[in-house]
Amino acid sequence: MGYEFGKIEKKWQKFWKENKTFKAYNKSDKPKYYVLDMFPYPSGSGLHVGHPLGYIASDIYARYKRHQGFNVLHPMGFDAYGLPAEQYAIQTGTHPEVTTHKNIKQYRRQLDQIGFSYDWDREVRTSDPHYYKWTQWTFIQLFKSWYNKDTDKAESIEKLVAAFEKHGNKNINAACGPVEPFTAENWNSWNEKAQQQVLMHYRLAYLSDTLVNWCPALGTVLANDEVKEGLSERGGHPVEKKLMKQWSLRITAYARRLLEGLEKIDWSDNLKEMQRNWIGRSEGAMVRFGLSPTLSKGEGADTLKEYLDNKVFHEKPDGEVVTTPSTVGEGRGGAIPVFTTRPDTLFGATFMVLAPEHEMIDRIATTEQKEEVEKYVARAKNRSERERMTEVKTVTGVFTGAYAINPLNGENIPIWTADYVLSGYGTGAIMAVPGHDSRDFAFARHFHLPIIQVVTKKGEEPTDPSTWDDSYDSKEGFMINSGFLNGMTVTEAIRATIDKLEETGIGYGKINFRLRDAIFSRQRYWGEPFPVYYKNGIPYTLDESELPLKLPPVDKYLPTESGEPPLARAKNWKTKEGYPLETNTMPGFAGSSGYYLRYMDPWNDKEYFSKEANEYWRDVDLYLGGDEHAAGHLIYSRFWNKFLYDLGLVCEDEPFKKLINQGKIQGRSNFVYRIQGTNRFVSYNLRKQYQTQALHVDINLVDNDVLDTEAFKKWRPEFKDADFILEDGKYICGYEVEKMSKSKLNVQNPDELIQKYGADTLRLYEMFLGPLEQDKPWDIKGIEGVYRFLKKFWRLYIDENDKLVVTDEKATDDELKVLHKTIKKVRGDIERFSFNTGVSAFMICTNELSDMKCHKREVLEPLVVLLAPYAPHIAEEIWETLGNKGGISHVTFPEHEEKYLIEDTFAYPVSFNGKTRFKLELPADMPVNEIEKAAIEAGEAQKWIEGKTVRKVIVVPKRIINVVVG
RNA sequence: GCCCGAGUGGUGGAAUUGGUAGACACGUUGGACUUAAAAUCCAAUGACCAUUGCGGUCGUGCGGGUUCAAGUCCCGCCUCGGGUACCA
Repeated sequence: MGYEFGKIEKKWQKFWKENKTFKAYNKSDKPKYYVLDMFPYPSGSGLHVGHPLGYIASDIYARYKRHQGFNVLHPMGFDAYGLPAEQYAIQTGTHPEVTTHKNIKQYRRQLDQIGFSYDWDREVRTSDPHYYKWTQWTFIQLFKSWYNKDTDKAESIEKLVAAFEKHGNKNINAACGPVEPFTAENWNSWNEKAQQQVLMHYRLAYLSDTLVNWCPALGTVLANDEVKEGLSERGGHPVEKKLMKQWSLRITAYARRLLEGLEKIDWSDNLKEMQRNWIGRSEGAMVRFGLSPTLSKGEGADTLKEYLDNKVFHEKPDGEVVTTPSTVGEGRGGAIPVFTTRPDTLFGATFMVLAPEHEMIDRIATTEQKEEVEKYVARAKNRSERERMTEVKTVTGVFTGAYAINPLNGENIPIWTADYVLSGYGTGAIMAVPGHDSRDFAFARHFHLPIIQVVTKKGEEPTDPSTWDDSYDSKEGFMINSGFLNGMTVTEAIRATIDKLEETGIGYGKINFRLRDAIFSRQRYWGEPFPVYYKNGIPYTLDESELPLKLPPVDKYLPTESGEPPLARAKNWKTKEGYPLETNTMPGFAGSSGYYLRYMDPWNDKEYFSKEANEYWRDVDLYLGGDEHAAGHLIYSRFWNKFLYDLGLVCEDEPFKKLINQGKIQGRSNFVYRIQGTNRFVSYNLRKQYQTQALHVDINLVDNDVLDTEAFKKWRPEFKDADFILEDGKYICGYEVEKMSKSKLNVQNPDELIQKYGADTLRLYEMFLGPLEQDKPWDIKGIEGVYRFLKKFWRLYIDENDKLVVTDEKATDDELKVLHKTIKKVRGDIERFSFNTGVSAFMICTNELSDMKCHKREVLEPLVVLLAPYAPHIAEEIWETLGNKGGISHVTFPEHEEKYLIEDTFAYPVSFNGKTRFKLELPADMPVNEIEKAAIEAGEAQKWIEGKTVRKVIVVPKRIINVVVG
């Protein structure tokens, strides 16, 4: 009989379910531990072997923590909203909910057979009204909140209104959009609509005009991904940038806290670095460049003053409101604000560049330049940011005809527009310092604009910029050609310039963030409806008692003919008072931003989660998921959590204490080589002799790169009569490592492997494949090895007649040493998430105990507990066979005892000039000077010392001896 | 382009703090057991040179450097993977 994994695994999965072995209790005397997996999107193709990689690792850890006496919360759920189900609905008319349900069922079945220790009673699904009620609820709270920079937290909008009624916005220091200063009298005199418009600039969830990729032919907005060279990926239709009213979340208000929060969480350095870059803090200055009155004759120039009065930045990050008269810069048209990280180089600013999207371009462009500018803008606008950033080699741009005044030296500098300046960063306008910025340098060279050197390194003479190949590195050095800054260091000059700017009202020091507010509207069907209705065109949120606002049925999942989102097709999509409801839906990250909180108290229909539940579980102790979420989900959830923290709903301001990113499992594709124009296939190593075409072949028809030719013929009708040119009687396939995907026929479904080897083997093998955090190709070849290991492990306990062979005989020191060495190693490996080396430690241990023919309970009983987190089914079965009752899951994890591991000797590798030559066994506690002596006097040493002088002997106790000769 | 990561035998990988490179496993080859197969067990297996034995040289993507000692640290490259804000 032997090891019957099929029977064992079913038996114990049933046992766990019936006994609620993995139930997490919201009240417990045990310490809590929260292990979370990033929940999956249930795709139609089911689970492939890449998905469970992280789940297995976290399951091992969760089980390990249970063995240590923790009350472990280890939940699972589904990120159920997503585009694939919607696409499928568009194509087939099947409601995405139907598809999603079906897929979840499939996922659940597949997850269950791997033996995860989830508490399924806590499952959440983002598309379930019981769940998304709280997503909508959070949105309402965001809508009703603003960010007070003085208290540094979100506060209720009612308090803000009360302040406006008393004092206007004079004393309000908020993270907000562009608002003019106003008084209490102003505020009280405005009607509802005007007041709401002002409030919108303060709300944390707000409506504003946002540029989107609009595809008129598809009637929809596209992701940057879906746009290739200005055309839609699907269908190749033209795509244009269009302003659209969209909901956004004011995540930028939290930029500083999101950045500083990284200091106190245990995430990998690279991931934190990615988030830091994403948030993108930079220190610098906001500088206002006046328009030259004599040289700027754009048609719209006269209307600029009014425009700028509203747009010019009034706030300073440290809270002080700077009232800058918009006449600064002397131009009749006011000024263009520019953010620069290098205000010290202002004297080197020889031109200005505006992003093609910049709102002022068509106003300042002169009549002569207008046509050219418009042409350029039209073209540049429709290129994606990605393209614009990538193609740095081709310099393009157009002169607008207008001039700005360099505020420090009064020089007129030309204003250009070029697509290397992006509208989304800073103010969408830059002062170009070609002497010290390589992109500006390339631009100036190309268009023959002046280049001035304003920084020179210590001890270097300034040189003629016309002789340069690139801009001059100016991170440090001294200022030259810079008026009052001359002779200062870069650091001094930055400070002095900012002081000057603030003194004269030309500008001010500013900390800028690259982070943008999160656009929260999607023109899709399959997402959470916004709890928002419109009255006289003004958005209001529904009363909380009306939640959840359920997703309505529609006749088609497409936008309407007039380009409105699919929800506009819903009948009676209005409130009971008759006001129209919002037709956009929320994006994918809405539901995933707070799901970890709902797991704490998923049955609560009065609250998101109870205070008690939150105070018990607090935060996620270990979070596992892919690093592709580094800049998306992991920022949004941190923001979501901080907001709820400000409201006093959650007690920890960082949600994920420790985070591990598992690598991706790549596919390993196999290829057959068809001789062109025939139905003959030539084996891999002979293919060069023919003109061949490589075709993907289903990896299920291939074993160890050898093709099953008969199965191949039956695979597809077109190959029925295929014939083969073999090598050594076999057809060898080629292979390549690629993404695991259906189209490449390299998807490995775990079901078949579980059928053949069992879940415990699959679990061990996925861990054995390599380090958790690293990407690695899937290769079926090694699975036999771990399967053999489990069978061998089984035989330590049970013989071929299914009889227990474990004895109560006293274990020897050597046997105990093997056990305790393994305990130490396995524990250490789990603690540092090195599961691959953990598996190999079990293999080594099993090999050694087999060689010793050890069948002693004293060794084997602790050993099976040690294995339980990795291979829980076999461990349960053996544990029971050993005579134990009640399951293994909560049995105390063994601890090693140092006394069994002490060695009296150490075999020193002796090297000469760094090359290892022989080994020398010496007492472990031998003093260093004696070791040196022993090494030089050793018989084997003479050969290497002969004719040379021993210059030095380096001894690292219990490591190495190195003799330096020469 | 920018940001992050990775490159070690035929293959997946090990080497935890600068200290014996290749643990463990796959594959391959040879052998034992068997009528045979499966299963199991034993041995060899980085490359090259030498081979009667002792052995020797090279070797962790490439080029430099630091050090008694570098897969590991530093500088400069190359290749591949991920992210780049509406895929999840």
